[in-house]
Amino acid sequence: MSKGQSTREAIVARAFAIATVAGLEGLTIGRLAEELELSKSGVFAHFGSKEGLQLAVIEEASRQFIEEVMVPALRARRGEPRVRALLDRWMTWGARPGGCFFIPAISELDDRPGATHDALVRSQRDLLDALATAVKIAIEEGHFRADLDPAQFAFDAYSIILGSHLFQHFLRAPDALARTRHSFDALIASASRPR
Amino acid sequence: MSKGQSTREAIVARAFAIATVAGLEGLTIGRLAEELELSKSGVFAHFGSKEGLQLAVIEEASRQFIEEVMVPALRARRGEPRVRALLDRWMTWGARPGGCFFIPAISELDDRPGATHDALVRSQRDLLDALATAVKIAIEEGHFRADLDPAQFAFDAYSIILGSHLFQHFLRAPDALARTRHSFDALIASASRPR
DNA sequence: CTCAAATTAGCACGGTCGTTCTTTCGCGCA
DNA sequence: TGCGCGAAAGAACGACCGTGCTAATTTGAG
Repeated sequence: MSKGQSTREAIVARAFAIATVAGLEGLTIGRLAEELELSKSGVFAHFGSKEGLQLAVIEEASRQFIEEVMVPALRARRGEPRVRALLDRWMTWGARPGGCFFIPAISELDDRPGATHDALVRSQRDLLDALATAVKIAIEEGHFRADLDPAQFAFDAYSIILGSHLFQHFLRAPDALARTRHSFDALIASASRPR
Repeated sequence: MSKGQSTREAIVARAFAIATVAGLEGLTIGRLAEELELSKSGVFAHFGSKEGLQLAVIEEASRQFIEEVMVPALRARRGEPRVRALLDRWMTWGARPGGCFFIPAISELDDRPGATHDALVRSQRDLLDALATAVKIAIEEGHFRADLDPAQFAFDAYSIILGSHLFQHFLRAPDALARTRHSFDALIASASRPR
């Protein structure tokens, strides 16, 4: 790997760490350069623009999310166990220090169109689709009710994750994770075939 | 009312409108002055600091929320109807153009301590308490299960609101409101006494 | 070892931010 | 009518932002 590639990776890694706690707007090139002991222009040259940097960070975040949440979940058995693994890993992801990278980023870019916004939307749509697919498989396997709407399930699960993030990081509620688990259990129970 | 009071009110009203679409950080004194055709220092003098302005905006947002959501809901009959009215009005509040003021503000200030953060936390705790109280009344009235946890209900309801906001404003999903209503109905159904 | 190419530093620019200080304005009261 | 005082304007500040441009340095291939 060339020198440029390796420093670029170091920059992106640090940028992701900063953006996780300070948001995408709080991530500035000057601060990034200072923490890495590089010059501003040295950092800047790797991305060509602030937007380029942001896109690289989003890409990195998606990569890490797939690695830490999606891939392990796919190793679980098809059907309900995989859905449960997905929700579990997702919850763990959001419980890391600084919380979930995506949730504050989404709020920041809510109504600001652009490539950054689009990249973020795409990543979250993909996530929702993956979840809905896992639910669909659980229906096929007979674990979940046949009349269950996978998209509605994904909406509900995402909502709970958002609530979990709010209670943990904003309200600092000590029972946040317990409430999250409770809601997930209720969601899966209501989706399961009546016995 | 003195001249200073009335212009201050005008400033706060405009500031709230800006912050609703641009966030608390996107609300700058310069922009505010320009839109109101005032000088920066003229605006500034009313609040003494940026933080003072932000606090005034949060106060205004809380005032409007109480007026448009809480007060009307309190006019509904005690018990389940009041809970339902609260959720309904809350959903409507978030469906206004620009969406809910609080949700992006919360993300911005997630991990940035200060008076602004505290004021926002207080407002949302109050909201959750009010909702939990309404649920408790519904239990007393016999509408909801006796073993229902009001705080858990509040957590779930807030989660759905967050999901609703995400689907509406970020993903621009046309079925966002329908999904929200569906989730609210399911939540109330699961809270209701089995017949 | 050489030399071109890739990479990083240094510096400056225009712009916006929050904030301070001084000056001017205009309304209500004497 | 004139005065006093709150309200607003105006100019300036230091800091930081993203972004060009050029020069120095480092890297890796021949």
